[in-house]
Formats: sequence, C-alpha cells, structure tokens
Amino acid sequence: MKRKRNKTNGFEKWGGYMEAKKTKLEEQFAEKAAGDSNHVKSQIFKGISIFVNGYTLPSANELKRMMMENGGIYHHYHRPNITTHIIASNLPTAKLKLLKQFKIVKPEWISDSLKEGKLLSYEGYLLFIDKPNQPKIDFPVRAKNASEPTFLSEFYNNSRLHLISTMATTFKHLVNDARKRNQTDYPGRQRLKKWIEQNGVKDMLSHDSELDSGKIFMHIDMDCFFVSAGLVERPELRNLPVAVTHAKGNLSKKREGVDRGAEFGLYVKRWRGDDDENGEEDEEEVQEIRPRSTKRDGIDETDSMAEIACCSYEARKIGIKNGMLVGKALKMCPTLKLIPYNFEQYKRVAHTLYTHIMNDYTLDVEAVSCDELYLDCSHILETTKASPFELATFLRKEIKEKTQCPCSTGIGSNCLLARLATKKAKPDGQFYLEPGSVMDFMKNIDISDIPGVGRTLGHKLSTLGVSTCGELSALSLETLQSEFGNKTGLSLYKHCRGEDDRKLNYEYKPKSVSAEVNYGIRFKNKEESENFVRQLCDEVEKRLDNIEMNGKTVTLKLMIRNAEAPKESAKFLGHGFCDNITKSSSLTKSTSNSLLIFQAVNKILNQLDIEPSDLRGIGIQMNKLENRTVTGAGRIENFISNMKSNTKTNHISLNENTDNDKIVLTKVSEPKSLQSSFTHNCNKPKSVIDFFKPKEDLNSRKHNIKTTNSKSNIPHEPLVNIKMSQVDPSFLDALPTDLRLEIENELKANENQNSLYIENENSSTMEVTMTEESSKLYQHVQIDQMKEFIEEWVVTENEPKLCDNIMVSKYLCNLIRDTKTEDAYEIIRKLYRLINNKDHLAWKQSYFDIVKDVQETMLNLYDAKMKVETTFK
DNA sequence: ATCCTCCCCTAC
DNA sequence: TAAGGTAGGGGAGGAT
Repeated sequence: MKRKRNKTNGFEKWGGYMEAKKTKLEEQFAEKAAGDSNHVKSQIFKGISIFVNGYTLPSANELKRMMMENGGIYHHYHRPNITTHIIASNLPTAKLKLLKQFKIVKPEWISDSLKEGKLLSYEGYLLFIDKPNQPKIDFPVRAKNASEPTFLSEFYNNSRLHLISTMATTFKHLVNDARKRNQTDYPGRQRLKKWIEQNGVKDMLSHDSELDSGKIFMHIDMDCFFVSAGLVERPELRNLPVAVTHAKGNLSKKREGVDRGAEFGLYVKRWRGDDDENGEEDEEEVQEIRPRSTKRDGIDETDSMAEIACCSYEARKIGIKNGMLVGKALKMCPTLKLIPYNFEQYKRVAHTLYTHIMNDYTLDVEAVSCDELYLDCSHILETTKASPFELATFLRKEIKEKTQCPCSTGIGSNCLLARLATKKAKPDGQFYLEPGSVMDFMKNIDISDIPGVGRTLGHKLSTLGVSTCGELSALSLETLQSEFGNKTGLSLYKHCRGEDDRKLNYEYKPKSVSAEVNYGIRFKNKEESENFVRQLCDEVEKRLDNIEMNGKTVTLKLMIRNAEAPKESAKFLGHGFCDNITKSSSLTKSTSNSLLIFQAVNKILNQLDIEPSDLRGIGIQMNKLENRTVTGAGRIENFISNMKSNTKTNHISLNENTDNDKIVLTKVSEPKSLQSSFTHNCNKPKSVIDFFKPKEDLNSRKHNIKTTNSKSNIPHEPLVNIKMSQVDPSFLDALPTDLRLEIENELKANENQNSLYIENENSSTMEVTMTEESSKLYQHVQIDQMKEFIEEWVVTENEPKLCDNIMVSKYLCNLIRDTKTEDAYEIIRKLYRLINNKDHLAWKQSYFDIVKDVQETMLNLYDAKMKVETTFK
C-alpha cells in the first residue's frame, strides 16, 4: 500500500514537471500566435489541437504554421486528454498499438481543409481505416432481453443512467480518498497569483469586503456535458444543434402488441389522479391540473422512442430538452445532429476535471456528479488574495484548456446561491452573486430552480398560484408546513429567501447500495426470472464488497405491467405503464452474501406470487449498511468463510428437497477440471492469489482471519458447517487465544452434523461451486494487469500450475460473458505467442485447455467460435 | 416521541 | 428498435 502511494506521488511529480514544460511551450506558441495576430487568416481549425508524430508531408513545421494561422493549436507533446488529433503518415506497429485509441489522421486532412477553406471531416483521412488484427466474429443480431445471460453487462455498458450514477459515487469516493492524503502544495494557486500580477484584471469588487463576510462557495458545472465531451472529437459539429442519443434517426418499427395512444393515455390519467371515469369534466379544471406536457406528446406510431440524454445550447434554443424523445425532437428540428454516446470520453473529461481541481487548488470539494461540484473557496482566496471573480475566470480558463469543454460557475455565500448563480451564468459563463443583491435576485427565481422542487412539487405550488420565489415568500411557514410537511415546508421557506445553512459534505458514507433494471425485463417463466434475480444479487454483493460493507435489510422493488396496459410497451423493451411494489425484509445479521440476499428476495417474490411474464422491472436494495469489522461476532464468521474457500470441499451443490422446506447442501466430488483450484496449493509466491491480492488482505491473511472473498456475517445458520476434523491444527494455533477458543467451540458444535445446509423456505435448485465464487476474486482485475500477470507467469515459471491455468481460463470466460470478447481475444493471442517460445509440452496443453473453455463459452453465448491459433510451430 | 415499512419524489 | 440507474430525503400511517 505504502509503496504504491510513493510511486504514485513520484509519478505525479514527474507528471507535474512535464505539465509545466508543456505549458511553457504552449505559452510561447500562444504568444507567438498573438504577436503575429495580423497573420491569422481564418478560424478553420478552431477547437482542433494536433500532435505530429514522425515524418510527415507537409512537414511538422508547416503543419504548425497552418494551425497557427487558422485558429488551431499545435502540441509539441502528445497530451492524451487535450490533443484532439494525432497527425501521422505512417506508424510502426508498436506505436500504433500504444496510440490506437486516439484519432490518428493523415496530414492531408490539414492541407486539404485549408485548400477547401473549411474544416473537412477527419473520418476520410484516418490513417487506419480497417483495423488490423481485429477478430471478425459474427454475433447473431437479435434483440436481447433480460432472459439472456449477457444482458445485464450489456445493459450496464450502454446505460447512461447507470453511468452517471456510478460515476457520481466514484467521484465522491475519489474526494474522500484524496482528502486522506496530506497535500500541502497547490500549484494552481501559484499560477493564479502570477496571472493576477500579470493581467491585473480589474475587478469591480474590492477583495477585503467579501473575505470578511464569511464563507464563499463556488459551484462548477460543465455545460451540456455529454455534448461538450462528445464534440472534443467532433469539432466540426460545434455551434450546431446536437443531441446525444442511442437512436440514429426515426427508424422505429411498429411492433405487435403496442398501442402508444392507449399507453400514453394511462400515464396522463394517472398524473391527473382520475380514479373514477365521470367522462364529464370541467375543461378549465383539467387544463389547470394537467401537466404542462408529457414527454410522450408529439410522438407518432413509428417515431423513435429513444431519449435524448443531452443536447447543445443551439438545440435548446429551438425548444429541444434533455430527456425529450428523439421522434419529437426531430420534428422540432429535422437537422438536429444525433451523436452517439462516448462513455470513455465522459470518464476522461470528468476525471481530468476532478484531479485538476484537487491536485492544483483545493481538497475542499463536494462531488455532486461527474460534471458538477461545489468548492469552499476560503483557503484559495485567502492564500492567493484573488477575488472570487478572478478565481472563477482563471479556473474556468484552465478547465477549458485541460478538458476542451466549457463550464459555468456560480459564486455565492452558500451552496444554494452558488448553484442559482451558475444557472444564471450558463452557458460558458460565471456569475458572482453579491451578498447585498440576494433579495432582488431571489424575487424572480423560478420555483422549479429550487433544489427539491420537481414536477410534482412544482405543480402543487402552481395550483397555489406560486411560480416564483417572490410569490413563494409570501406564504407563511405554517402554511407551507401544513401543505408539504415539516421538513419540506421549512426548506421551501428558507430556500425561497436565499437561505441555506447546509455545510459542504466532504465525507462520503454510503447509506444504501442497490441494483435495479427496468429495461428489457421479459421473462417466459419462473426459472428465467429467478436466474436474473440471482444475477442482480451477485451485482449487489459485488458493490457491497467494493466498499467493504454489509447490509442488514433487503428491499425488493418490482415494476409489474398494469392490467390495463397494452401487452407490449411503446418503447422497445421498455417497462411501459406499470404498478410498483416495494417490500423489505430484515436479516438477522448484516451480510453481502449474494446467496443470502437471494434467499430473502426470493422469499418475498414467492409470497407476492407474480406471473413472471408480467414483470417489467426488478430492483434489489440493501439498507442499514454497516462497516465490516474484524472484531466480536464477525470474526468467527470471517474465519468460517475463510475455511469455506480453503477447504478441499470445492464443489457443493444445493439440492432440491421438495418434501420439507430445507435445502440440503451436500458435498459432491469436484470435477476434474476444477481440481485444486484456489486451495492452499496455490499460495506459493508468483501464484495468482499473491499477485492480485490487495495488500491489506495480505496483512489480514497473515492472521488467518480474512480473505478477499470473506463474508463477514452469516445470518441464522452458518452457510457451511466445518467440522473440527477438517481443520489443520496449525491453523488454529496461529490464532489469538480468544478467537481460537471461540472457533473451537463452534467447530465442536458442528461435529455431529453430517451435512452442510442453509435454511430456505422456498424449494429451488441452486448450484454453488466454490471455484466459481472464488473466480469472482478476479473480476475486478484490469485487463492490462492480467496481461502483465500472464507475461510474468509464462516467462518465469517452468511448468504451469493448474490453479493459474484455471484462473486465466475463468477470467477469459468472464470477459466473454461481459461481451469483452475482443479483450479476451487479445489475451489469448498474447498467451499463444508466449507459449510458442516455451519448450515444455505442459504449456501447450495449458493453452489448449484454456482455449477449450473459451470456445465452450463462446458457443454457449454466441453460437460462434473465436478464431484463434490451434497449432504450435 | 421514535421507529419501521412502503411508498413517492428528486437529482444527476 | 434501445439500453427507463441509483442514492438520498421525506411523508403517511402504523407499531412500539
């Protein structure tokens, strides 16, 4: 752990040095460009920054001149997050591999664009049109729903909501972790100081007065994030109406069982709160209560139902909004440019934003989401003597340079005011809300801009004749509280006056963990639905393990097709018009164990007795989270779980027993192919476990208390009963006395039991293989890490160990299941090359064993084999 | 009073 | 075709 940290710091220092050097060169470049401003001929390359790699024609120098004269930027070094295009005429394969994720374009792109007098699409000038060495696998093209095994990962890979949600938690954790390190050096503050000296930006506000008036908060929000990030690689679309969506146009087909009109009618009816069908309605009354518009308005039978995740300001001017359906948006603006998602780019930009601020300015950051955060500026302003306005200007300038994306910032004396200021500043602007002008400012703020006021609350307020904060402030606290409840009433009362005493929240502590899918849920029978629920439980387990916490209550959330709803939803594989149910169950002990969660969930599911084909959405949530402890009651169960993955009882099956309500776990002999995997046979140096095990776990393993895979708490009955006779005595001797006695007692109590069992009221068949469970250990391993391991493994070992073999095999099969087939392919090729150089036959056998497993998985999932080498030279 | 469960709402 | 997740806050109403 420690070593890793030092390494990181060292790297950051080096990175900082390079960064400084780059900036210096760029400054010179900018100065030169500015000095020669009479030579600037056009802005053709505005937003484009190139890095020239190797020999080109026109030469690097000429390309540099072309860029400078026409609004572009020339980078002397490749800067992965900033350089938009790499220019090259040819590249050695090794270098190509290194750079292949970037846009590599022929130099003619620049010269031709110049000739044409406009920016041409770079796509026609890509250096590699067909990517060499890519496997051509014919995947069956059919719609996937949740009954198919690869659905969940494929869905997560394509869900924008999943992405923004997971990114938000990621950055909250990032801030948390960053604040734990001892950072004293903030180079950005020095840059800001220097910049103020040089530019002497004249501020209308004096510096001292605000510093006296308490805290200053800044709210930073990227402008239409997905669009801006997407346009980094598509600068030719800047200043056009652009929208990010899955759809490519109005290509929707009419499907059987769909009745859009009927379905939309049901939504409107529910929103209006109609219970009875009087038919006779006072038209004015309806007008008043009816929602302003629903997102399904203006959609015809064959219009695309895809959602617009984000649209540019040019599109917003036309009336297009985020969340609008593509069909409707295209009617409003037929020239609307639809661009696909680029998840990797969003992650890159967001990461740059956060690390830039935290490394260079302050750790007093509250992460709101991937593109939005609050800063407490007190320390920055104090040390730099900058005014809030200067800080905002400089910070926005740097963020734009680093990310190529615009952002807006608002500054105020509390979070609410900072946020409202940002709204006013957008797009690409900043606004400092002076303490003196708060009253005036608030009067005209729309109530829907107040945090917490959404569709429902906004509508309710509008029926009270309130639409601005000014109007809202006329209502008494009592009125608001009796109308909306105590807390909501009070916060409305304060917020409409610009008051907000909320502190920035730096310490992130999750209160719940959940996994939910309300798309693609179409099951034929109970087996399919149960199978999917199991996968969701696995997902929840994984997320709990990630944060090293356990949950004590399980909540199941279901969406069920409403009786009146058409058989098929208007949106392809959507949930349609549904009834929602949530039901929770308290466990006796907190856990992260997928099986135990499944037990609880399945019990509820069976009680509810819902026709699987009517399910449209399933969610599993864990509440009452607890940190894992290695003390008290938790220890013994940690130990037992440890035993579980260390005993030779590798393969256990849960057999159905329909006569009584118990599921009996019986030991079955392990299949040959799984022999000895993940047992202590493996724990020699260089073996997989030591290679990947996080350092902290090595520590706890020393005390034989915990493994990476440990489940600290097991409710009711232990999942696996281990008998005294199965335990290695030296194992017990190594333990502290108190723990040893505890465990010995437990083991003795188990001595007269001859089967492994868990309670389960619902009879069902489950297969639990310990190897399978253990292989989850490696799910988090990065592909690059795996490649590194494989290289080391093959090069340094004389003969392959079976456990390593199985691990690699499992890892590859998991990749394939995650639809990362191309990564798996690459790893197999690498493996082939390495093994080709080995003399020992056992290595070749290893290769064939692994390929056999892989092909089996491929056939199961895709009805296709992977094209890999089958003979050695 | 305070807690729990089952919602609903909101935000990104 | 399309990828409608996830976490947190809070209210209503009942149990303790």
